[in-house]
Amino acid sequence: MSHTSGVRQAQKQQTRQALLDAGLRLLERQNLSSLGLRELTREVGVSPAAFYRHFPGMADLGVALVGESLGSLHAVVRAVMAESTDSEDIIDRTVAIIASYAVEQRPHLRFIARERYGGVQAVRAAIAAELDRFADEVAAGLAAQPASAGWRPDELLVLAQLYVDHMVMTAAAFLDAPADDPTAHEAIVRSARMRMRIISIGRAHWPG
Amino acid sequence: MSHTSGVRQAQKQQTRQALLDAGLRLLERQNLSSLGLRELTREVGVSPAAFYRHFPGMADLGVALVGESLGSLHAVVRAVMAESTDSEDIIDRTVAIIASYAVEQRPHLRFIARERYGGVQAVRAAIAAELDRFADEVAAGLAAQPASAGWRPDELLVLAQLYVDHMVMTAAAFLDAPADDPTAHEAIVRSARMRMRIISIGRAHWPG
DNA sequence: AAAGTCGGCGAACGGTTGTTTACTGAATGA
DNA sequence: TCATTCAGTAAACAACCGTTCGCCGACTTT
Repeated sequence: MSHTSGVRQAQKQQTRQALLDAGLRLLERQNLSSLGLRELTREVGVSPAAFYRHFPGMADLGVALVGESLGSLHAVVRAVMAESTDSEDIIDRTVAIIASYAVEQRPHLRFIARERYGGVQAVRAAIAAELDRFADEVAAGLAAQPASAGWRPDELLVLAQLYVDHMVMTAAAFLDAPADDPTAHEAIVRSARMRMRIISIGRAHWPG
Repeated sequence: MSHTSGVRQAQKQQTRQALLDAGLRLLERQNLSSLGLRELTREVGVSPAAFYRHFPGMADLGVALVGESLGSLHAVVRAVMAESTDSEDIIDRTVAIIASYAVEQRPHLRFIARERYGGVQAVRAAIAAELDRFADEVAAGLAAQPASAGWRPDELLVLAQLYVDHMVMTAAAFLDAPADDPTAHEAIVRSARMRMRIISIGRAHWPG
């Protein structure tokens, strides 16, 4: 039986994390497919060969970054969906969360936006799978609301996907704006709220 | 005074186009920032140095591809907006056009999706500018409709951006699906129509 | 204390990259 | 017809790439 947290494991985990951190830093300005292995190890301060002790290849580093970026969001999504007050409130809260995420986790979100349709198949697949899980969770949350009476499950899923896509789009909009421009920031918040409201109204009056 | 269409010019234009075509072909499987200059000229069958007779650098090739991909769409958008029959009809027609574009212009759309948040600043800016123009055109079209009575211009623009973003998302969904799978194709068409309908209903009942 | 594990290193490998240079030869304009 | 323009070429440049190899030395197990 092996210890899972010896000095050995901890040190290995540490340089693995250093590789991920440095990767995220470098990926703010370039694509995963153009990120060089030597470039990355140089940034961390280890030899090129050391990389292979942690990842078989760059694509795997990318997949690990997807998990790091999106994994922690599932709990947040579920929490927001659970506290179902009126829809106006839920819109404000959702937009606020996306906004704060776009500020605090900027590099992570940038990475996701950039690689969602990027050149690395495995990473694209990982992101798509993660977003599908989000859609499922949102659909489950919607199903629990009274407003969903009369909706078929597949219709609810389409609506959930619409919400998820809209969240991603909003996050991407924050990334386009300069990080320290409160005016642009506020403008995005306002238009995001209006868009969500339009969708909510459409939902309430469905099917016309 | 120089002729604009001598044999000279025509031949130059021809290899320029060959570079663009080969670029688009290679970019189906990779990012612009990882596309090598030599790789490209090898594909075309010219010497590496020849590239510089047509483009200062790869970024400029990318910007030219943006124009080629999105330029021809403006006329289409305007045409659809102009023939404003009932909204159900306009939804069907819009989705159909996106679907046909996704089939016929697959590489172009893939390029746009991939580079919209890609690693090359100039290309990102070119795509953003083009999409903003689309939003302006859609907003102008919406303003001409009776249903837009009582909408402020900035509200109309938000709505137009929502439509444009939705078109882009739908196009991207087609790219995710295999090119020759009619079932998946039809599923995307159906959900795209439903999403557009939700937005239209929300618009009709705005502001609640 | 001895034996084993294993993360990190330095060196070397063949191959590719972007860019510049001086050039050739066909289309061009006087 | 003759001089000029200029798209495309071949060659050379230094720099960089991903990957493999054997080795070392600190941690871990026995």
